Amino acid sequence: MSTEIKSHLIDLLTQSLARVAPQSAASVIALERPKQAAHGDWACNVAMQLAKPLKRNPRELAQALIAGLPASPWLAGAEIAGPGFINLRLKPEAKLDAVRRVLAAGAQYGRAGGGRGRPILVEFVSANPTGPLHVGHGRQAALGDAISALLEAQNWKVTREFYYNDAGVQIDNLALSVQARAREQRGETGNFPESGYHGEYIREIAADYLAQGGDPADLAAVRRFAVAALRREQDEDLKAFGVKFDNYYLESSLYTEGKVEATVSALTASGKTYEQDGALWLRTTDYGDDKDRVMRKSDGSHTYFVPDVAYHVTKWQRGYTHAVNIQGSDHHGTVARVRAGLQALSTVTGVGIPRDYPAYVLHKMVTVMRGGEEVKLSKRAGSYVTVRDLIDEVGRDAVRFFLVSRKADTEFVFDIDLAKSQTEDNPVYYVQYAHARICSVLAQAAADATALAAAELAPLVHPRELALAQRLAEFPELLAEAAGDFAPHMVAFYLRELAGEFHSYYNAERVLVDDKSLRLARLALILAVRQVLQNGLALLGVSAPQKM
RNA sequence: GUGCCCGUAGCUCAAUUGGAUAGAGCACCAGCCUUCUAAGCUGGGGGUUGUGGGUUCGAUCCCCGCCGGGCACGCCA
Repeated sequence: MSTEIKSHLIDLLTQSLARVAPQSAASVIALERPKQAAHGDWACNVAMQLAKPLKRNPRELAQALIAGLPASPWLAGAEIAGPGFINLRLKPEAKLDAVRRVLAAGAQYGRAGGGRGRPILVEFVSANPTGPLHVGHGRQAALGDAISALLEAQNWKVTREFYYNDAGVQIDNLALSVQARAREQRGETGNFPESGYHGEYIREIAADYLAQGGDPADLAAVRRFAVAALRREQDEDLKAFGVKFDNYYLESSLYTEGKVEATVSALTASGKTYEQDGALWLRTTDYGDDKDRVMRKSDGSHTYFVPDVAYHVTKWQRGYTHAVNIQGSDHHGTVARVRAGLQALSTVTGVGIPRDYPAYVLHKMVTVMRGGEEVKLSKRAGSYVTVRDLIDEVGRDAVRFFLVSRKADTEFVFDIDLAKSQTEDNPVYYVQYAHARICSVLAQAAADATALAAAELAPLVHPRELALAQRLAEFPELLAEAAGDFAPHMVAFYLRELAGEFHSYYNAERVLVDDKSLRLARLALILAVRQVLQNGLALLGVSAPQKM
């Protein structure tokens, strides 16, 4: 394994360090991959870090460490460089070993066991059932699904959950909006609410409601109908996007099951609450919030913050000692509140919820551009662009790939023209094209996969071939890091680079050469590249087409 | 005004968590298809990392102050 090679190298350095500087033998030695090929395959900065405590010159120390390295079948050489880096160079066999490992592991290649099968709850989208999903939800769906897949690849037992806000005033608003449209369609006065929902879809729902014999005066029935209709619509949006949830948690159930009241009682018992101006407040400032928060309004109803806390208590109680929430950064204010609420409860129940529970990934807004102009409207939703609009126009693969291709905390400019382009450059097609090209070559070679897995790799001597093998070796490390940082964009960038190196190689060298052993070795290499492209694209929810 | 986030090539973005000469793609210029898919490849120019200090062997990264942008500051969600 590359991790075995890496730990092997660390072991060599550790042994050397024990001889050279016994007093620092316990130091942790880290290896990193240098940016420049001239700096070898692995680099170590331990000499610079220990120079000060040992009061030795870093270059001199590095030289001593190199001299003290035991012999190794993998290591081709070690050099001192720059201010005191130790650059390690691997033998070709050590690099090519990655190809064999990829072919042996197949779809499992890159997976690791860091999660140890522990449960983790990933909450995302969590849209109100008041309209079709917008592009912000799309970013969240793409991020959440990819993060979930990354965690699964590290052996976490992931539950994808959608928190359904079906209890608040926004639902009342929805019901009133639909009711007004229904009345209008009957030629009556609608009394459309001040802060109602104006989208065309409201009229459609009203018409459907009337068509199946609904009575506009029955607000509860209108409400049920509208919520069901929008829930169905959002499900279809998600289905079109290829995102599946394991569980939908209904906010309304927190009320019907008494969990909201229970949370209020528990918080009151915590001694962290007080009455003021006829309302019940929680001293969230004791836990880092910038002001205290109202739990129960003077009219007796609760603020949304209480069911939010109650909901997160259920996450913990359901056994999810790890949880990630993916949310728009416009909701960042809730982070401190929810955590404060959980901490206050923790003091009562003694359950010991960690201070940083749950973890958050906050993403910024998405701006959609077409022809250099910002697109703000959709036909059905009116005031915003829907995920469906985007999928219909540029395709699911492009939308998913694009939306995870940037760090979550940067504002996102979604260029429709770029996403649609099939003749210019488009990162999605670039990666998929590499996959399709390999499929084509393999089909012509009619090669047997098991034979290739056993192929002799020694004929692979070109720098491009060794570089490709090295790139494949990095994949497991990359996935572990991307999962740890909840950062699927790293996978997108990796795939872009891997595809780029493959395309270069493809143009420079012919795979189907007459020399049989070379041909087999090259087929094995590109088969391994194809496998990693597939594995990576699968994590992002993007297809890997055989033909393009 | 207060809090959080962001600021990197003309544009869109990376940068191995403090490492070596800050990298890709687009756009621009010049080349490559009678050989495995040209949705591809090769080469070229392009930077005071918003700015001023500080911390140290070393800062795009950490600390402080400014400038600019976004979001949030409700007994709304």
